[in-house]
Amino acid sequence: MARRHDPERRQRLIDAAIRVVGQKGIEGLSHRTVAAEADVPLGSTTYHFATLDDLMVAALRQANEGFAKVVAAHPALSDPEADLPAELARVLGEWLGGDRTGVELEYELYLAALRRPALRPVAAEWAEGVGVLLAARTDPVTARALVAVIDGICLQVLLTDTPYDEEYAREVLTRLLPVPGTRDASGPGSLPPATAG
Amino acid sequence: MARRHDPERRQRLIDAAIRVVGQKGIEGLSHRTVAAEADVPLGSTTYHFATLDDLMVAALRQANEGFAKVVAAHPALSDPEADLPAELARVLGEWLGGDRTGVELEYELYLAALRRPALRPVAAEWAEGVGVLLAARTDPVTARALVAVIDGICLQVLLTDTPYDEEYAREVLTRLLPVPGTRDASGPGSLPPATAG
DNA sequence: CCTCGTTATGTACGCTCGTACACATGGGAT
DNA sequence: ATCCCATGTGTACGAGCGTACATAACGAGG
Repeated sequence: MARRHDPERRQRLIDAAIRVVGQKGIEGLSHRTVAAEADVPLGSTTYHFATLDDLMVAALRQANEGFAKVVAAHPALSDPEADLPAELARVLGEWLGGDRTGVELEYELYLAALRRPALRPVAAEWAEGVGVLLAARTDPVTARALVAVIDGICLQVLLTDTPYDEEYAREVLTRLLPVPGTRDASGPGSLPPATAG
Repeated sequence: MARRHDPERRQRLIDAAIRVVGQKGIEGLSHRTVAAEADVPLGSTTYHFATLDDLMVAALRQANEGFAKVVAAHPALSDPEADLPAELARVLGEWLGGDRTGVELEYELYLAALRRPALRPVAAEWAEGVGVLLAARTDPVTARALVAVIDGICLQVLLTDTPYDEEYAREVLTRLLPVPGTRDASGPGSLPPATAG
């Protein structure tokens, strides 16, 4: 009854969708659950997002900004003087250490692209976005490699209940840098006692 | 009518489940679709696998053997003399280059562990299995890193429609090896022209 | 041969889902 | 002030789902 003329309805639906995925997983995402979460009638969700894919694309696009924000909060990542692997490892630690819901959500939507072609471009945008950011500090090949290993590390943490090990991440990221840039390196020569599974 | 006393029913249901996931994705997996694919009545699937999780665990466990078989087919991976990164890159190429259905299926079930705790241990088994195999050639930390980057590379290929680049994979894997083992290295010093996004 | 428990089968119940569609409403253009 | 259409609302339909359960067939052990 009341809520006629709600100009932010669409945005609130996206927010609701993100909350739903965060709480029930992507399988729990439906027009109805989103409608309930946003406290709007069912018909409203189908009006603003004709198909579920539309809604997921919008949600994934917005969720992607989560990591971007964490990155943006660390200007050191763009500082050519800073220790890139150490900074990246720290950022990952923050991201994985905080409310894990956000990370799971982002990866869940990200991974959903495996079966949903509609999400594929958005997933690519994410990888490319992080890649571009990192390429500014290294080179395209290294950047892609860093993105790959970041994904891999996050998956290991999320999928196998292994706690995140920042020192391990730093070591692995360091190894990926092209050799000329031995950085200020305290010497990657020998392994840290680190944490092996 | 006919098929009373079918001693391999259970196994055929697992096979059918794998085919279903391969064709329709994990969301298409249901007691009914599996029953149809295996050409058995609905009640039969619920008899052998009370819950869908049971069925998925069995399917994931069997699917995991896919990569293991590819690995086993490359004894060079266990040969201390062989060039590990090159061999790994080649194996990945074979795996990703063949019938992609198998890879997608394996990753789909693997990634499903993100939201299904029941699958978590099986996913961990896989990572650990590959890890142990690689640890025999390097060390635990490096092995975990290799698994991470392998996952990351596969995800990049599967999620962003980027073709697999074996040379790139070889380079990245090489960098991950601990420095003392500069291997026979033709010199990781400079980047290949490679493929950058 | 007969009994009995494991295995197999068919059907039904209650639920959620995507989608369609008819109707209400209110703000901006005229 | 009026009209019109983008926006909002409620309800219904058909389909698929997990699950439960009563019943049938079979093979092993008596």
